[in-house]
Amino acid sequence: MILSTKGRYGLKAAFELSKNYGLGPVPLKKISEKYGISENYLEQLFAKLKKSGYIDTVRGPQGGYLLAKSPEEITVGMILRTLEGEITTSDCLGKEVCSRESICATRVIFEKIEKSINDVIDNITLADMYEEQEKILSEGKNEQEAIS
Amino acid sequence: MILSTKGRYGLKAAFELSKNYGLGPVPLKKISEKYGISENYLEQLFAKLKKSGYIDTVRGPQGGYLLAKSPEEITVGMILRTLEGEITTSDCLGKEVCSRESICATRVIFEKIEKSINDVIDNITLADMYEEQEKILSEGKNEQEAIS
DNA sequence: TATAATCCCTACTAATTCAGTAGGGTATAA
DNA sequence: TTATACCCTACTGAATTAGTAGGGATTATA
Repeated sequence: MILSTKGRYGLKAAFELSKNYGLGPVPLKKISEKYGISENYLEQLFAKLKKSGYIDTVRGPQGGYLLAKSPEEITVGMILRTLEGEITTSDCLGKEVCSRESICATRVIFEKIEKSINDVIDNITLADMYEEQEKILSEGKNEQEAIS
Repeated sequence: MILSTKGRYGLKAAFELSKNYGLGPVPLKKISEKYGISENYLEQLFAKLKKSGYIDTVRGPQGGYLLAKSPEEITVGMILRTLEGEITTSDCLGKEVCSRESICATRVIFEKIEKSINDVIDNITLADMYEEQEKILSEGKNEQEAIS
């Protein structure tokens, strides 16, 4: 498992906000109940997303969380990096001692893995996810919700 | 950091064996000294690789570890999966409660990430790494080892 | 203006994983 | 016979994970 619940829950929750984009704030309680995620835990994740400038908050009754930018401007990568930290496979270039000749070939592998992940997460926005979902839902209808 | 030292050390070490393929066993001590990795720790990693059938051992003096298959037959994915476990981003399909409609879009993302990683690691063999390294080395020579 | 809904913030915690260490045992080449 | 090497199990300090606990501040609305 290369993603912890931080990234997994956080992305789900951010997507939930994007579905409500332009319609006012969504209270945490609603999201945490919908997914069965600890409200307090999710709160900590949202605090990070707020600090990074991806979401805003409204306090008081009728308050909640909302996206600070449009879904087109927020990528999956932004969310995941905020919550999971930089996606790296190795600290080869840093502290690890590098007996040059033989490390290089493995470093190339690690870089390829990193690049392939980043290519995915940096090129999908929350808006893309919404579109994807619309597609899934319409397909699902045609199949009469065949999947449990 | 999505790979622990298990996968990182293990791949380096396996590559070391592949460089010696056909030339007899390599003692652990040599590898652990070369990379500054704990000999005993590396031993535990090699035990797993042996169990999975990727390496063989020869006991006694002049003994050591050697690849059980040719470098062409061993992929980076085989090594990493043995040491790190299956590369997954989510247990969506398993225990996690799935409030259908909205999880699906995030699941698609997770599947894309997984696929992109697997595409990389399943399509690079130890032999490919060797080739890569030859290329790096010859380039390095042309640049008079410009990189420290 | 009282109240309830909501976000805000810090501290604590049980369980697990990480990255080893320790220290014996067994096989075998020389 | 002895030194070299693999074999195996158990232990451990530190970090991370996935929360829990609980009080505080803001504000819509009745």
